[in-house]
Amino acid sequence: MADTELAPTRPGIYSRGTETVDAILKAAHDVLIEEGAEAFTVRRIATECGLRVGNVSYHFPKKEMLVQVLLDDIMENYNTKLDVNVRQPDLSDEERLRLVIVICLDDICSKRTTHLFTELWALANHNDFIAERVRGFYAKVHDVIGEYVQRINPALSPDEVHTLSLFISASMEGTTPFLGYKKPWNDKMAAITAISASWFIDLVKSTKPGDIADMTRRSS
Amino acid sequence: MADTELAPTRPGIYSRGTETVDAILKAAHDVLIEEGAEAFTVRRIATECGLRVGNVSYHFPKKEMLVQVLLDDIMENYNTKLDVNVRQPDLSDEERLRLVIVICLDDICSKRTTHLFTELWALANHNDFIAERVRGFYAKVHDVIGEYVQRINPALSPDEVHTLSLFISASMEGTTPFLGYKKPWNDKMAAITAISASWFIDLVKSTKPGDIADMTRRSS
DNA sequence: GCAAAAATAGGACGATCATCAAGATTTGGT
DNA sequence: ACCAAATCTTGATGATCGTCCTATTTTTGC
Repeated sequence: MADTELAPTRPGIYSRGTETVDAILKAAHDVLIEEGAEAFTVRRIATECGLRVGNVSYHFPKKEMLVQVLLDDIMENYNTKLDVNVRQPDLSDEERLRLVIVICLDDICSKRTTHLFTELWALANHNDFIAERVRGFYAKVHDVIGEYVQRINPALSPDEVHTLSLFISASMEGTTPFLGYKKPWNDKMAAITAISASWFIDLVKSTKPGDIADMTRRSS
Repeated sequence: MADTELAPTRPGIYSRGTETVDAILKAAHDVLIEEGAEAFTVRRIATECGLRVGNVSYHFPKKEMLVQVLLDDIMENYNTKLDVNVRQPDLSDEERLRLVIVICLDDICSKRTTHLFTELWALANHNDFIAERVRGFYAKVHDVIGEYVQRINPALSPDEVHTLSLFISASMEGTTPFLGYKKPWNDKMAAITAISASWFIDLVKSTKPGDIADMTRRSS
């Protein structure tokens, strides 16, 4: 198991308890997205789900526990959603990569993702637990993208596949603060999505083994 | 003047006062970057610059004033740095665009920028003043990029130039949470920078008028 | 049904927050 | 040198934070 360091376990033994824990987690999730990390207090969360402060403190004796359980919940949710949406049959590898790109950019436009990930990126600066979970999530995203990159262009080395996946993923995530939910250039997201789907696939197809190393060497 | 809404003025009349205000702003800047928005308290800032809480409160009666003056300071600083670095003589438009890309990605790797902008993106979710200043800053970045895009490919319409600039800028900013200062894939920044400089310029040169509209129409 | 365990209510704790008020000190113009 | 204004110290304000403690109520195992 290797749970030596981090093993936030979900409290709640009786059914009433687990229901309450669910309510607390949902409330915490909503407060974080609707009002931001600043408003993310035990009291605000308790109010949000109609509980008393002491009761929330009973289920999560330390606030950090709540943060960790919540984050695990959220990340697991994103991972399964990604899996479910991508594993469509009857699609070519190219169509699958296009689908991943469209799904990611579409998701970025949701209020949930726009707010959540900007908060997480900031929190990750000074919270190792959050940093590690965010890293793990994106590692999985890169793997999913990399799987199709490799199939579309089998000549590429694993390292080249990873670099390309990283580049595509970072480029997409970068739209969050500009073209995300209610962001200044949100109206341009359709065009950016179309460009991304088309150009990233072109990039994957046209990159030849050694290209990245050549470019890196030349520009250093 | 139309200063009805936002006109944060820098306090401090006597030279001693201005020095103190400078010290407060520097301390506030450092606290935000080194310890994040969570630690951004008047008390912490006062300690950082060896002042008493009441004195900081004297110069900035409301914390929001401090935030606004600080942010204006920071954004002005970034804008002038961008101008100074880009306005190099004896360079072709293509070399200038390459320079902007390299400068931006290099800057993203600094602790200051990596931490600062992730914090600002999060704060912008629920603080209109910050959201507006961040928007204004990136609008300027897009203009700088757009100027060279237009010159490299004069056939493109202003809207196409803007979309391309937005795409390039967003792609670069997206590297912040992944390849920025002490981020998980920071060691890949050299390769990503090389890819970006080369690929974005290729895109600008190869895009034909109508291409973006065609792709957008086809994918809707 | 009954005892034990779990869940909840309600209040209190000390710590820290932004802000303020009043007095002491320093500064700049004259 | 003097005075008013600017600056700084000091202490206190009420609000809010996370956490804890003790009853009280609800649920579960038997």
